[in-house]
Amino acid sequence: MRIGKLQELRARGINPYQPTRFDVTASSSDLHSSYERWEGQSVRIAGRVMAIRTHGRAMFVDLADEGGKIQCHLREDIVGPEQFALTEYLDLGDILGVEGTVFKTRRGEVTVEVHEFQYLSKSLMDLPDKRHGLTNVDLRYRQRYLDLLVNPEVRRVFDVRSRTIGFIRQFLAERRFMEVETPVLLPLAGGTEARPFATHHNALDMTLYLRIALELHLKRLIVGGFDRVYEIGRVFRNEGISTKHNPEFTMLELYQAYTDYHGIMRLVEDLLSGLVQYLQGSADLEYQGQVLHFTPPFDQVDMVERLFEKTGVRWEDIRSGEDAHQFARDLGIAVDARFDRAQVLDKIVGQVVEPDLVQPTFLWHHPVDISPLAKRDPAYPQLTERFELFVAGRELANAFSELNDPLDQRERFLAQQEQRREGNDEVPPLDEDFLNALEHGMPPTGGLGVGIDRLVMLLTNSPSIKDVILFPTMRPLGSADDL
RNA sequence: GGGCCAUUAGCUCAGUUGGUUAGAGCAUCCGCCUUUUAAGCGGAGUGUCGAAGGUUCGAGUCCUUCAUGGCCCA
Repeated sequence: MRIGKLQELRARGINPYQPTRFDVTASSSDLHSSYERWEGQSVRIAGRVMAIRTHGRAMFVDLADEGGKIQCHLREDIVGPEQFALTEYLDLGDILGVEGTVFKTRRGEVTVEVHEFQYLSKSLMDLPDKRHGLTNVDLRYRQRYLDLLVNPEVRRVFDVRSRTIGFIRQFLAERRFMEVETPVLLPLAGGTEARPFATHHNALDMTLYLRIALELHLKRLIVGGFDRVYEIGRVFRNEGISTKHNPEFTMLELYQAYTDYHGIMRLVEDLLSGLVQYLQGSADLEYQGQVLHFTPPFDQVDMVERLFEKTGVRWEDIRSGEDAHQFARDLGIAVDARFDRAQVLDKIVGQVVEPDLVQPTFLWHHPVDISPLAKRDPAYPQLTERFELFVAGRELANAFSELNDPLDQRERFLAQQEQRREGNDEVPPLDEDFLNALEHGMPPTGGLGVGIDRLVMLLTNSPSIKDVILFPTMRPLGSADDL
C-alpha cells in the first residue's frame, strides 16, 4: 500500500482524489494515427501510468487511455522544480492528466512534452507484472479490472462482444423487428428443460423463478399482434459450471409471424455471414485451429437420416427406453440410467452426429418427442420443422416453425407432466396461461434462439465461456457465510 | 459427481533423492542519470511455501483432510 505517498501529497496540499474533471483534447490513438496534424500542437491527455522511466532531472511516463498508450516526457526545466518534485510520489497505476506539446523522440516515438500535469487519482495497489501480465485465471476472472488493465487482448474480446450485439440490433431493426423486454421473475419458468433458480417475493409471499428461456412470453406477444419481436436477455439455469456453461448467460430469441423454419434459416445465414463479414472483413473465421466458412447457403443434415447412416439404426425403430439404453450400450456411449427414450436418443445424436458438424451446418428434422414446442412436418408427423445450427461441433442456434395448435401443445405439455411426476425436475410445470394465449390463435410463426456467449466465443476464438463474460460466476473465496 | 494437475514474494516462475538462513526476473525502497521505451548503473527488503493435521532428529518437498482454480469425463 502506498498510503505514505498519498499522505505526503496531501501534506503538500495535493489531494489526488479531489479533481472532478479534466477536459481532454486528444486520445493516444488520435496522436498515433494522425501525428502530422498534432505535431507541435498543445494537447490535453489523461490516462493511467503504465511505465515510468526516470532520467535524473527528466522522466518518461507511459499513459494508457482507452485507445492505447502515449508516451509523455517530463523535464524539470519545463514543468518547473515545484511540479517536478511531485513526481517523487508518482507510482505505476496512478491516473494523470497532462498538458503539453506533441513531438517525436529521436527514436521516432510520438510523445507529449509535458508543460503541466495533475494527479487525477492515486493507485494504492501494485499493478501486475508488465511483461507477463496476469495469467492466473482465478485472479483474471475475480479481478477482471486488473485483467483488462494489463492484458490488452482481453479488451478486444469484449469490444467484439459489444459490436456483435450492436450488429444484431441493427440487422433486426432493418428488418422491422421490435425489441421487447419480458419478465425475468416468473411464477413458473418454462420454454425449455432446465432447473430454474428460485427466489422469494416477500410482499406476495410466494416463490418466484428466474427465467430459463424467453420463448413463451415472446410468443404471447406474437399472439398479441406484434409480428416481429425479439429480446436479447439474460437467462438463468441452475446447472454446473464448465468451459461451455455459465449459470447466467445471454440469449437472443426472435419470432417472426407468417414465416417458417426455412425463412428463419435464411435469416440466420444472412445474420451470421453479415456479422462475420462485418467483424472480419471476410467470410472466413478461424476458431481453435479450424477455418470456418460462413458463406451461405450453409450445409444441411437430416438428423434421423444421419443417425441411420452412422449407426444403421432408425430413430423410430427404437421404441422404448430399454431399446434406447441398449442402443447406447451397443455404441459404447455412457448415459444417465434415469434418461428416458428421447433423452437417450438425443444424447446419442450428440455423440455420433454433432461432433462432425464443424462448418456451419443446419441439423434439421428433429423428432417430435424432443421438440415439444415445434410444429410437425406435415409429410412426417413424427418429425418437426426444426433445425439447430452447429458450428465447430457445437450448437449455436435452435429454431423451428412454432407449434400453434393449442390442442397438440396441451397434449405435449401433459406428456411432459408425466415425466415431471416421475421425478424429472428439469421439466417445467404446465403453463396454462400460455395455452390460453395459443387458444386465442397464434399465426404461423418462425422462431429462433441464439446463444450470444457461444457466438462470441466463436468470433473471438475463445475456448472458454468465461473468456467472453466479464464477470463469470465464481465460488466466493472463504466461506460463503462470511459474506 | 469422478479422475488428473496446480497453488511458493505484489506479478511471472525456479526450488534436486526430505537436510543449514527458501531463490530469480519484473514491481517496490535508497542513490545516480535530461530523448528512454523489457532504459541503464550501484545498493536494500521481500514470504502464514493455499489451510489444518500427521510422519520424521529435520517437511516447500512425504501422507491425510479441506479450500480455490484448471483440464478431462459424467
